[in-house]
Amino acid sequence: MDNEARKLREYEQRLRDEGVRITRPRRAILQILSQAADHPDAMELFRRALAIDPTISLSTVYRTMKLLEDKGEIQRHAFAGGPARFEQAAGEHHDHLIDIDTGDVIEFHSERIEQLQDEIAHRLGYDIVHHRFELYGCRRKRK
Amino acid sequence: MDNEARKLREYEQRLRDEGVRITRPRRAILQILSQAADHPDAMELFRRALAIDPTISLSTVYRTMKLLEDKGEIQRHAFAGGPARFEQAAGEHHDHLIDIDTGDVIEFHSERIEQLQDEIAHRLGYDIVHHRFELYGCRRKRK
DNA sequence: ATGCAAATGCAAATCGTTTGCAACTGGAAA
DNA sequence: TTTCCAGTTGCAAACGATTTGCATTTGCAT
Repeated sequence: MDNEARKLREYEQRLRDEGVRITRPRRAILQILSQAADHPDAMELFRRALAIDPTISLSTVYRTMKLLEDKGEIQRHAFAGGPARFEQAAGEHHDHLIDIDTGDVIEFHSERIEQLQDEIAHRLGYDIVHHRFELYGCRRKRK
Repeated sequence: MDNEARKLREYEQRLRDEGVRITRPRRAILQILSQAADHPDAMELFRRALAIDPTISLSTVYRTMKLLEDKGEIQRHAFAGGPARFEQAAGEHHDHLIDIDTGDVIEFHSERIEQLQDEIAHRLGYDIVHHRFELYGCRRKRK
């Protein structure tokens, strides 16, 4: 089964429906996103995109990521001390654990934490618009 | 009681003990920090410092904040979409709620959340080095 | 007082990201 | 299927936050 090709077609369809033009560079980026399992930054996306469309420019990568973010197709994360990194928006909410040594990102979700957030915000008299919850750590050494 | 003057003297003493030279610009910045109740960024610190020492430069502000961070006297926070903001390290650990409309920072602490973090990291096989937990919201409108 | 490593101000460099602009291109309409 | 033009592109220059090189001062131990 070609899951990635399906994803790509769905991306294009949803965007077309919103009146977004599917251009050559955009198709290249959508293709990359539909096969990405990690959290690449703009430069990495640019590198991967060059392999598909050698005429693409870094500014177009940035412009396209902005567009996709606005359309809700991707999420942008600004982890500590590095460039923004992106991931497909599909899937339910999760937070991130960043491996300090490798830069790897592990996703996790805790309903308890979500509840606590709401509780805290409510107690302080605020409505949460969004939050950032990131753990930075290293793989526990076996003892 | 002159709490701020005392804080200033303590800052200087601790730094001297670590072999740090107390220069004019550094004294100005320490003075500002000891009276700051908010979370100013470098430019704001620079502005306030100019009032005390009109010859101070922005690079010295940055260099001093780096120094103070290394010495554990202050903490640096990179809230979403803005310059780094600083606060005195004194006091126990807390997280932040950022008022989206005003930029105000409210501090809070939840032992439950700290526990949950450790639990999650442990389950994923990681040791937490540090974390970032920020709520972004706006004041709840009275209904 | 003296000496010198450490700290400073300035300007230029850096990094990630955005923008102005002239040239190009989807894709709707004819 | 060709025409058309607003939307999109690549490029280079601009950007904001922060860092750095360097020649000049300045703490502060002697």
